[in-house]
Amino acid sequence: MDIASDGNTSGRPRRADAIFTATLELLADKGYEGLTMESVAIRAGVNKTTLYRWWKSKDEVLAAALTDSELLTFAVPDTGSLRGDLIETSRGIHELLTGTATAPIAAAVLAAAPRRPALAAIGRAFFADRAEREHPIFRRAIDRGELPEQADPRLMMDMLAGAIWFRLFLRAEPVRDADLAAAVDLVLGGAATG
Amino acid sequence: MDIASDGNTSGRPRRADAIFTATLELLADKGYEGLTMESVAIRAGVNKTTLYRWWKSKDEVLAAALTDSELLTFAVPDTGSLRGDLIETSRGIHELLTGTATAPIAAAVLAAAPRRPALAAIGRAFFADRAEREHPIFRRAIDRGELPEQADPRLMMDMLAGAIWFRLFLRAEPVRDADLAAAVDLVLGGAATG
Amino acid sequence: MDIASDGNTSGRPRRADAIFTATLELLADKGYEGLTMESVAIRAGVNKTTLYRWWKSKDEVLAAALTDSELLTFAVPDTGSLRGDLIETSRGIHELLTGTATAPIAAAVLAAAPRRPALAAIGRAFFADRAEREHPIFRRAIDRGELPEQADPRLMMDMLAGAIWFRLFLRAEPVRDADLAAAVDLVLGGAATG
Amino acid sequence: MDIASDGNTSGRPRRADAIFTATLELLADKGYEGLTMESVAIRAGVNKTTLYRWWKSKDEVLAAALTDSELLTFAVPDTGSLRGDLIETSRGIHELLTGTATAPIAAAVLAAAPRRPALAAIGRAFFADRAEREHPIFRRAIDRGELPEQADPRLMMDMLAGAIWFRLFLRAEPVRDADLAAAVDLVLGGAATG
DNA sequence: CGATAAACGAGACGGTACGTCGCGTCTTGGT
DNA sequence: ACCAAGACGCGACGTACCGTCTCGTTTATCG
Repeated sequence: MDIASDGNTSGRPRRADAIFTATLELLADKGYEGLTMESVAIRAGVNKTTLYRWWKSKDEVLAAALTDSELLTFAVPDTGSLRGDLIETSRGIHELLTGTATAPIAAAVLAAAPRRPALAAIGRAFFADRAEREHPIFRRAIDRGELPEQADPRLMMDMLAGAIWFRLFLRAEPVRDADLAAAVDLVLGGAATG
Repeated sequence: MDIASDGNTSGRPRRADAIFTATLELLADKGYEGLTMESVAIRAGVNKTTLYRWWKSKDEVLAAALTDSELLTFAVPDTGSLRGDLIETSRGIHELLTGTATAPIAAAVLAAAPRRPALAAIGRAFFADRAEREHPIFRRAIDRGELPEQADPRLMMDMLAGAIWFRLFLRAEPVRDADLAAAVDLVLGGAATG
Repeated sequence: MDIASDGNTSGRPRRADAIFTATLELLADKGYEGLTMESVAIRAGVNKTTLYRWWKSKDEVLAAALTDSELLTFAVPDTGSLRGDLIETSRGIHELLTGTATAPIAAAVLAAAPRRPALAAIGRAFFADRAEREHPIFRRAIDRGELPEQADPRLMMDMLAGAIWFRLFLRAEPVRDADLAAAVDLVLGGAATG
Repeated sequence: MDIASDGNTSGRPRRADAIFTATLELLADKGYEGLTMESVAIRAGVNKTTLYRWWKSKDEVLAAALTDSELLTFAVPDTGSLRGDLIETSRGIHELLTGTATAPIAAAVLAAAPRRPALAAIGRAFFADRAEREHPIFRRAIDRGELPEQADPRLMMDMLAGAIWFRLFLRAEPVRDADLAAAVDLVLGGAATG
């Protein structure tokens, strides 16, 4: 006498959880290419047809799985100084890009870039959300007088995140805490003399 | 045992040019996914076997095609000031990421990140080469007193390139000249007050 | 317990007519293979479940639709001579096998042969009924002295119907009135000399 | 130094025999509907792709299998009399339609009628070939004076074959030797009195 | 100038996954 | 009592590329 016995009141397949779990596990195990509708269906104990009934493509399944998961959550630091907050935030980004659970996801989403709308949208949504939540960091910094009113937090974050990604994935070099600090210092103090 | 016996002096298939052209055209037309060994073979008027005889995977074909091509060349500016040089360089990067001919390549290479060694290597080589060639920009800046001796050019470039990529592909927003200038100014002057 | 309370007095679904109409239309349009439970349900504005509640298979639906329809009715001729009656009857069979409305039905039913009991039963019933109704033709012929008492009407009809079917469907040749007459003459007069 | 080592000189797949065997066995076992490309491929130890490489549809596979096989061969009798030859021929037809090996084939081919060109063509070819080979029966009968010159052997055979088919598949009744003889007698002597 | 050996064209093949279709079953709620 | 809605498992469809294989044919230098 409950609302539904189908589990399907909410516009998701009955076994959505199994599907999402299977999806993320396979992504972690086999990478984006090894993530096939076929294998997701098998691992989730669900018929392929069911996947296609709900999502058009593997990207959409993956996007749904990510949206549903907690993997892309993060904490917004408050260390008392802008520099500390930015280093902490950079560390979080670094963790996201390298942690065993999240690295394959990040790689897939970042690689999704222009040809895979569903996944790219996930990336955009994630970063838009981040920006929103990171706002207090900059608000506080301005209040403290560490940043001028007209500072551009988004550009600062783009640079930090972009630099970390660049170093990790394009240069294929490790990124250490000192590197994060150097990056933050560059963003804050600039490279130019004087 | 000198020049070889086959006319194939340089360790490349006879119709290498046709293959490389086909590869790059298909990449431009259909994107990385639409670039298949099958289609390259057909378009190049070559048998699939020939492709596999020379390269292990589509990535290797693509890597060879890129290495062979002029598409990834770029000019190193000398405008008289570090700021001008960096803006000009950023503009070059932006062009590379958005130009009709190069955007699909860039997207493919950048997406190649961790799971596609052959392509990622192309990316690394390209950026290592860039760094090498961009060195004079920073040398001159130090000579002019615009940069301190201990400045970290690589980090500066990582930030600029990373920020542009981030804005274009993750935020899916256009990048204008003013944005490039703002980025350069941030790298040079820093965000912090005073 | 007289008329019932549901309008469903006769053991047929409420929208039986719509179902039967849809069934026969689809059969005519798409042929037997194109006739699917799915499409019948949609066209009849009925849920698939309803179909399965009443019939086990598409054959049974089709059988019911045919039984319900007037398509398989026919007139028994009385031309005054056995030859005339048989020619007329053959013409009716020919019409049944080739008419736009009936040909697909006939093809389906005739093809149903051994593996599709429900449909084959329709065929059997139809021909048993025919035999019954055609009886007077032969009765009259015997009375007129055109046929001996011990003639085998069923064999005669099997031959005529079989020959028409054979010519139409196996030889894929048209059957003209002259052919029908020739067939009747052969059945009546035999091929042998003298 | 032979012509080909591929076995594929003759425009047939390497494992054609296995495929044909599998096809006919499955047809016999499961009937026409149970005969799937998938199952043929598995039973023949061949990939589905290979089937589709050579034939467009299951009908074409089946047609090829039948053409290749000996199942549809038959003997032309010569008993010394037309009646004897026709009875013998009818017996052959009956055997074809009821024998364990051939009945499913016959059912499939006969049911193929209008919607399945490939199979229907097999039927037509078979009967055209039959007609050709049965010709001597009638030639001899004319020579013996049993048949007039202008007799229509094809119509006679259509009637005999059609009647047998009709009785077996539409009336679902057995056909005995006496029935065959009666049919032949009807064709030869006619039903009419005098 | 002809032998030789690498490179190549042709194309069949087994294989994995794709995305789709229709089947027949089931549950729930509404009338 | 019926049935509309619709999720689901299932089996098969026909297709696209993959990467491998065998075989006969260039081709172009080297002896």
